Amino acid sequence: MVRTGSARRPAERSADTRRALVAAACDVLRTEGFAGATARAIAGRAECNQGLVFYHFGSVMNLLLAALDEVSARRRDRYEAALESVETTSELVALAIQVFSEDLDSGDAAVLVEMIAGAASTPGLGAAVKERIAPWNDFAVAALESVLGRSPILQVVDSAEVAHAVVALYLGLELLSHLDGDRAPAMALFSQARRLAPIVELLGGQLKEER
Amino acid sequence: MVRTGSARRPAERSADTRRALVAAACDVLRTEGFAGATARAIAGRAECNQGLVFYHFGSVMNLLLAALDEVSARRRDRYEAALESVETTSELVALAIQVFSEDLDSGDAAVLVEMIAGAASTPGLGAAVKERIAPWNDFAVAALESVLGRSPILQVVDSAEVAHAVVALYLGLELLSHLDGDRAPAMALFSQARRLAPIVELLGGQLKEER
DNA sequence: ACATGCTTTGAGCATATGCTCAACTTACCA
DNA sequence: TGGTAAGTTGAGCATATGCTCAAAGCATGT
Repeated sequence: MVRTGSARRPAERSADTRRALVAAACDVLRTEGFAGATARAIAGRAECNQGLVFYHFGSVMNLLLAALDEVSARRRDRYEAALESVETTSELVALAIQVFSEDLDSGDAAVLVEMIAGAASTPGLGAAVKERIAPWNDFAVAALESVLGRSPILQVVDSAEVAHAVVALYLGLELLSHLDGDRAPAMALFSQARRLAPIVELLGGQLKEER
Repeated sequence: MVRTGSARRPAERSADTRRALVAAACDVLRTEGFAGATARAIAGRAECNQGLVFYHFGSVMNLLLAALDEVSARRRDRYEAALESVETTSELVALAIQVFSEDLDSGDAAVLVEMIAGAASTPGLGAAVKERIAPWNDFAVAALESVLGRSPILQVVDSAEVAHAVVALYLGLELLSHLDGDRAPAMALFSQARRLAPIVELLGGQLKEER
């Protein structure tokens, strides 16, 4: 026999609940924060029993890490798809704005911030979160170097440090937007970044002439 | 009678306990995070009874807000004292580096980050935190405008938005340093900022000539 | 139809937390 | 010296949380 057709097979049910729990974990992390991300709260939002958290993930912490993995994977896909078409600083800024807007809308940035902030209260979680953040930072470095790779601006600043600052700015904007309740300040900043992009390119030429 | 001399009077004992609890709250927020800032944990670090939290502050949340007030006041004092001597962009950058270093060392920045991140899990805490953050942002605006007030760079960017970004960068760096365990990346960024400061001043002139 | 192996359920246990309260200590004053 | 008020203590209550477990539900192979 191949398939019944009407009812879902065990493997599909299992996968569905896992997906629902991970999505609910992201949702609760965004709206209730790390301290509010309990097994019962997550299961309630996924509309399933709280015991399933432990059956499928073993512990609440593992579920939260799975949610972080999901967010990281989604971000990596976005970055990889968009990064190939970037060549100038203006294009890079426009890309960063677009990706960050998507991250804000989807709540992925909030998941990251809450996990980092909450890592302090759970021993061992800090290291786990850290290694899941590393590729993220690597992408920021790659994005910067793909644009600034041959620019004289790299003789003044270090791309790894700038990438670190970009990630920090990203997290800080999310943190503040979470407090303000709306994303207007971040959006206003984006329009400024757009205006500043050609100036940075100009700055590259400026530095070259000075040397 | 004026004073016994050897033993502490009730008012002094009360003030001492309040101070100890507030300091312990900052300490616990920094090392254990918002989720770990419980009445027993804070009282334990202050080496006093947990009931004193509720006798002196009424609730854990009020104690955490008092800790946030303490941190905000300490920051305001640092800023006000240092801001008067600032006139150039380089001096402003040097001042920001100094103040931020102090905030990192004292753990004040961590207190702020944890309170913002934790505000999501407690209804009503968000608004209380927000109004305690506002003066902070105002200071960033004032610092920027005291330097850029007559610079042509303000014709391209808005000082309020730049201040918002500066605060976001500040919070994000603290968040990342909390994860990394050391403050080396932030410090390395500071040296870059120092190198970039004269370039920003140069940029001001550049923009002026272009107009 | 029946047995088998996943998946799901809800009750339940040990522990932790916010907060209360009556009893105790301490400094002050008449 | 005794009384009063402020400050402190530890037990205790109601609730919430992480996690376990025996029982039930369900799709599948024979």
